[in-house]
Amino acid sequence: MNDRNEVTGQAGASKRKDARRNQETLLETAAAVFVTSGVNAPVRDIAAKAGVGLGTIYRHFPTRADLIIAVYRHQVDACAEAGPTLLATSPSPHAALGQWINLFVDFLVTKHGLAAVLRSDNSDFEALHAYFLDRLVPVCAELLEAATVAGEIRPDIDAYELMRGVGNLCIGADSDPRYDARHMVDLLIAGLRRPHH
Amino acid sequence: MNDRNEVTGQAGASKRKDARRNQETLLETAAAVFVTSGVNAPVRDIAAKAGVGLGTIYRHFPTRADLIIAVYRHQVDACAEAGPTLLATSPSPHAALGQWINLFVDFLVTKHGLAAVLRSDNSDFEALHAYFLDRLVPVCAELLEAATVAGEIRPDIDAYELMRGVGNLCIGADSDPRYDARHMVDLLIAGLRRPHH
DNA sequence: AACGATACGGAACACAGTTCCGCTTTGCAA
DNA sequence: TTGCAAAGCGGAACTGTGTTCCGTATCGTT
Repeated sequence: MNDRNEVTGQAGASKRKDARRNQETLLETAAAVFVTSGVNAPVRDIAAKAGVGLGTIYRHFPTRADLIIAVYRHQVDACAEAGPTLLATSPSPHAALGQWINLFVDFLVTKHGLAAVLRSDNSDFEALHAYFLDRLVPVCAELLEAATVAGEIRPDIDAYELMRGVGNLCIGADSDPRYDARHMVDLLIAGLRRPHH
Repeated sequence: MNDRNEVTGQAGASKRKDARRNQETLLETAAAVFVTSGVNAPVRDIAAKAGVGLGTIYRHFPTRADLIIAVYRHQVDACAEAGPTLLATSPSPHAALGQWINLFVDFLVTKHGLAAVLRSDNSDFEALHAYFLDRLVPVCAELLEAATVAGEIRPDIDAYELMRGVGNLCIGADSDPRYDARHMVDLLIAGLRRPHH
């Protein structure tokens, strides 16, 4: 019903047929290139592989960040939606939180360079930041709240900060065999626990 | 007695007078520019502010990373040397570890963009990585070992991984008022504690 | 003073993102 | 079917940044 076509992507039903097809091709090609060459693959490479000109790619996705958002939108949404589900099906809020964070970490770690670009201070990626955070922070906050109410974790944890921290820990997790982001994230989550006794 | 002049910097006593003076000027200027414009300031800016040509800067510091190393070398060394001291003067190894990590975090957080560049997957910065890690990982390992022996922390913590994790958590700590790296690092360090029962 | 080694400056190159605009294709309407 | 304005396309060109190269200037030694 909604066929918007803003920066955040998504093919609508309102544009010319060839334009729609190009957008789809671009999305698929970009996804493929991101897998093999990482999220920082040159725009030219993607354009070339997709068989379109640079102008085309920039018309559909005004900036690299928009392309990245479009490519990963579904997965981010899926992660966000998994939050409430996990909360409902897990034995405890803390367990749900842990599993959800694992989901997020798995996502980030498998996308070469995504975590790094998420943290890039380059203002071009502001839209990327915003999308991830808008979508995931509320979910994280919900899980955190539940765990806090259940008395399982310290009460002073900020969802935004935690997402940032977890995202940061995932930077460079690929491309460095000696660094296991999951391990560090586990430690961080362990640190969330209320000092008990 | 040692007047080496490798990539890692340091004015020796063997070069021409003007060369030595330029190197010193460059170091001072770079330090100043890094403070105001961050570690990613364009090389040209530094050259201009120092009143030298690009060739000069590149002769003295073959790559940006070398310049950064040279500028922060003293501080990194100081941090490394503080490790044993803290271990000797702190009430417990775990306390020493915490203080030492704080030192490191304070250092990183006050250098705009340093943490990010430390983690940049750009191979140009390999030398930077290497220097930081070579210098700090052994110290961290020593503190970790002491804390482990004292039974204060989990036994399976790798110094390299921990340094990486802490460094990562510091990325973007400046330029984002909502994110407090120190807070996240504290959580991580708390997560190190041996789960007691 | 002369001269070779050393160092200097900055033009030029490589490479990335992004903009711009003349040309092509599409789809509607006559 | 044909004509044509709007929509879309391609890629040359521009910007900004790291880095290289080399003709020229400076140093310090003889």
